[in-house]
Amino acid sequence: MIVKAAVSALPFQADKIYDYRVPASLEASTFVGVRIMVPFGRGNSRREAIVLDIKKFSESGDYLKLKAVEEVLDSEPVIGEQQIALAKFMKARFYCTLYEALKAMLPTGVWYRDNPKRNELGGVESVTRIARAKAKTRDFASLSIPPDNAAEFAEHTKSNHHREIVLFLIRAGTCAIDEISYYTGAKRQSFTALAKRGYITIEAREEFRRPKVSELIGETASLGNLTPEQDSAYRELAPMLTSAKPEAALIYGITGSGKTAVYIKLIADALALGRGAIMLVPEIALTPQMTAKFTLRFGDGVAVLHSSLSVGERYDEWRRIRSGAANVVIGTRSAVFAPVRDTALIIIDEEHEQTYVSDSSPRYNVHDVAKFLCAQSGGLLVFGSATPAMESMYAAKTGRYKLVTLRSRFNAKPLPDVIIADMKQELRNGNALSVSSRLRDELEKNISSGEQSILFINRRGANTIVACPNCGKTFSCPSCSVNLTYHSANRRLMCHYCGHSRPVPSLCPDCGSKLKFIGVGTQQVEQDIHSLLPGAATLRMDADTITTGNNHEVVLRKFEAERVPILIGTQMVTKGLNFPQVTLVGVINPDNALYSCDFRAGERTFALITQVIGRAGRGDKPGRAVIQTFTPENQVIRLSAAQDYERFFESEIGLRQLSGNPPFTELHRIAIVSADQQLAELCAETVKHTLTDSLRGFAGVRVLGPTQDIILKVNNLYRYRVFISASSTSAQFRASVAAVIKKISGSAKFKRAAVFGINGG
DNA sequence: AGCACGCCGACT
DNA sequence: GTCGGCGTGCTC
Repeated sequence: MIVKAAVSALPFQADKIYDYRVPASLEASTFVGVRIMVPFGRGNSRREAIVLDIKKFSESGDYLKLKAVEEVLDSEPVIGEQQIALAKFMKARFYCTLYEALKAMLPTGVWYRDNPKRNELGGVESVTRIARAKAKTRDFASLSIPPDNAAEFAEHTKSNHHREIVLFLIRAGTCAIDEISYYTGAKRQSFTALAKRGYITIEAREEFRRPKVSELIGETASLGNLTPEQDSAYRELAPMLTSAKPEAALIYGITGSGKTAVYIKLIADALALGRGAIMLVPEIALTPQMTAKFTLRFGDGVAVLHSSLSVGERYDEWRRIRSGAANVVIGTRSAVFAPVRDTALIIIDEEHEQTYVSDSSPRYNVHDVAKFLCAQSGGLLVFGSATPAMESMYAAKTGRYKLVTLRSRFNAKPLPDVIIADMKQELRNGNALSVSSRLRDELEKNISSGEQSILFINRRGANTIVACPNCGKTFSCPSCSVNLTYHSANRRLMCHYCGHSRPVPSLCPDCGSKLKFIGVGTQQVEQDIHSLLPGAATLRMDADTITTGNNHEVVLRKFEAERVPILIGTQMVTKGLNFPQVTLVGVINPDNALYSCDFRAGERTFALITQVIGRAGRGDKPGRAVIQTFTPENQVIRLSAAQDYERFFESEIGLRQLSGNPPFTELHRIAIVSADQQLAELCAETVKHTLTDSLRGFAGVRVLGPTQDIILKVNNLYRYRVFISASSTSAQFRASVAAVIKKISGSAKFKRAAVFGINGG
């Protein structure tokens, strides 16, 4: 017997499927999808591998030349056939190794930790593997004799405990031992004695640790009937569930239009077909309401997967899904890999969110993975957003996705009135604070009427730096080409890229002047509010105030319960909150998102402002929003203030077409990294030329660059990039790109440089 | 990547 | 002579 296996810890250029011989002693325990230990390389180092395929005989005939599998690690497969196909797809699409792709599909709980046993001299004697998470079991007892006989036994036995246990079991049937003990006071030994004498049987059953699902906060659960509009959306989508071919749809529904109600109805249909569903959300910690709604509707059939679960909880949820006990999964990015038995439906809520693209290896994006999975299982793929990604809306408008629109807000609430505050004018009027006079006035109105307000600060690209106003000194990271940013939690200057930190000097080390803190942070805004509106109570929600003991929910509950007038927060206040008393939102600084050099900047800013505005006026009272900007004439600002996605889309899609950006082209990025800047530059040039040469045969391909990365140096590594823009890509195209990466990163000349491909630019 | 092999210079 | 520097090439 021969296995074809994906071997761990391989660089991209050495990654392929390796063959191993299975010794007769292991044949019976070797299955597709189990993990094995194999010798690898000249030194035969022991590596973990995953069996992808089993062959009876050698194809080439040199069976005995193959190295042998040393050990089988799993008693049953941890990876299914469909996941193996997915891993192959991911390797081709995302330029990752097979093993990386497979590993991303498994919860950490299934992995092992090596536990070396050492002798007196400290040498390693043997290594035992310890599972990261173990299945939790609970002992259950049941009668092993007919109830009549049991009743007779209970009458005659002299032991009170024995009698009570047996009577309990006659009434209750099978029951957990600790529960029977609780009611009868019987000890473990009574059960063992009864089992030994053949009256009862004790059986260990697996128990699953379940993550806690919070109660619904804010808006009460609205699981009732669909509005006519929701119902017609549902009716358009429902037939696609049973269609023979895989289909995709985009629900474009303005904030507050109740997309969740439509999702729930579709999921119920998928379950009625005896199939499963996966529902993906950008960040589950911020949407406890969604999880609560799902649990309320589908009970234990729901599994929840996200990063803040413990290893054990995650492992158990994964096992519940794999066993078929749970067939609705709600979770973040990696939940797309959940081993749902027969997926009829994958929903990607807030599909435009960046969190659906993994930024570390394997660099997959959920849209592509979900498309592949739905194509395989004949499932329906549903994207939902109030501000769809340009790619998604373009696909919908050109007929590749079915477009379903929800135009009215739930309970016919009007969209908030939007006020644009011109910050240039504020400066001219002598107001240099982070809060405009217009926003101040609106806040004051809200405070006096007892209504609540939320202020949003865009932290992305707006970090506080420390500078000397006299000599201009700033503090930069010794290993990266960035300024250090100030963190109030530890009162240190920190590098976001490598983690380097240093204390803030009290005075400028060069000229002795007093240092100035530059940049808008939540604290700055809070201070400005207190000077403009003395005595106004505020609550901050940002990375500094959110800790393990004081999580989002604690802060939000406080905001709601104590009716704190003003909540000041970063990105985390923009998502999914429904507080009826919030009638005013302020967007402090949307501009810095707009003027980054990314071609998606406009799209992101539009989505961000729309999200924030949507938080206002969810209750009975109408809402207002104030957008502060230095460029009130900017098209993106104006269209987002008008909440006019359609016009934004039309103008943005025109730009994309002119500039040759997605969705009109597909973008691939090749990253080149080296500690030696000249080598990195040379390598990047070589990548560019080799790509230009080998992609010559493909039409509509441009190789762009090389350019320095936005942050040139991170952790003392210099970073360059080459872009490929292609009007369409094929398997051969991707294979050619992969071949160039392999060739260059495998060459001796560029041994000290790393080259890797990233799909999607 | 991680390891061994091999071909050079500096040392007992 | 031979120890170990790193450049080279392969991994079932």
